[in-house]
Amino acid sequence: MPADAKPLRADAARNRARILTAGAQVFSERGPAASTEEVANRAGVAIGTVFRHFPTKADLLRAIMKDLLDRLLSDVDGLLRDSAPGDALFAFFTGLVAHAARQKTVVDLLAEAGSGLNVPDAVGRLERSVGSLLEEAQQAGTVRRDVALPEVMALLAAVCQGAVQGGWPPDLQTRTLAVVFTGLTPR
Amino acid sequence: MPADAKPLRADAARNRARILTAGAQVFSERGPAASTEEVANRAGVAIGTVFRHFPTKADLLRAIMKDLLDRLLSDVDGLLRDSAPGDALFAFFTGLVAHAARQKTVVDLLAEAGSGLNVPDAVGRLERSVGSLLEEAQQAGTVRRDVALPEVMALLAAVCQGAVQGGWPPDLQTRTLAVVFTGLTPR
DNA sequence: GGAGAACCTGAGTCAACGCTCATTTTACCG
DNA sequence: CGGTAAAATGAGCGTTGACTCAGGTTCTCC
Repeated sequence: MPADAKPLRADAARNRARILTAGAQVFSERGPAASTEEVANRAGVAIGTVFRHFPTKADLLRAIMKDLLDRLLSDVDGLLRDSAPGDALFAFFTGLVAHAARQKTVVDLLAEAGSGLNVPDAVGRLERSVGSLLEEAQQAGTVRRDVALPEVMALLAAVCQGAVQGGWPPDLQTRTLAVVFTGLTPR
Repeated sequence: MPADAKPLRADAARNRARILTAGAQVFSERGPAASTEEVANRAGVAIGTVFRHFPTKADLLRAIMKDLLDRLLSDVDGLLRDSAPGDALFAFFTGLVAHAARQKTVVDLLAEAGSGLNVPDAVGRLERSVGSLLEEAQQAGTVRRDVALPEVMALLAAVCQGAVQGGWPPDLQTRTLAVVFTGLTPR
């Protein structure tokens, strides 16, 4: 990893940031099919500027998702530090679903294969983090020992997907998660 | 419901059927973004013919989904008749997920809101059918009494979504469903 | 078998979108 | 300041995909 090759000019850095946040908004609302021009408009720059920073629409999406991923991973760290031992996994799960219900981009991240992009090792990094949450929960006796990482990741992705596409209201989110959590808890 | 207004000419009926099955294939493989022209090619007709039968791409998608829905509902009837009492819900659940993993269209049906179409009362009809499965399962003591229809529908949609987007292999499907079923079963 | 309506065909229209590039503007350094 | 390279601009290109329509083909019914 070459530490960010060249320092950007002041205006360039500002515009890059604007494009990134505008893109996060637009793609969250309209899905990944939203046009690059709309991102440019919302960012208050010309289309050419967007393409100068991200030569391809896919590059733009990748960059946005990488930001999102970094934020999620630091959430996991915070949760491991702050939650009651064993509850961190459930807290992360709940938080991610609530977040996804408003930020479609989360779903695209989890569905990487579907979206055709590939954020460098996104699933790998997320998997490792969720893995540590799972392990901690199992050691604390909050989660059954015979469930493994793949199905936890699968459920995470599935429930986020569902929450987004179906526009679940908060109470449906909690009721659905209750079933899943019951399924994960030892009897 | 005006009983199919006018009888189609022989060739028209044949082409309509061809377009419908070709469309089901194409949209299953490539997703709803696949081009209408590809459907026409696979059906062996000209584009104009597709648009004569379905004035809009959305109309075509709706028609395909209605077909699919009808088949699913008759599956439910069969299951209610043939399965061990109380197991029909689980059987339908498992079958639908396996089906979805190969037929993306199932997902679009469940995600109706997301796809922007609306098959006439699709969710309503499916909900009523799954509702009877649920009620039967609860009466048989196979499913907890404090879970309600909305979260069951939500889980159904979510797991199907996940299975499609993530391309879950069969064993991951069963392991994931195991967690969900445990969550639904009384302790 | 023949008239006429229903149907099929496929080149073509139009709009949307990803992306380019010649020109102009702006930040930075001495 | 003035010079220069980095950055921004936005009209425009090429492509793709939904949809149309004038003209040819096929079914149907007497």
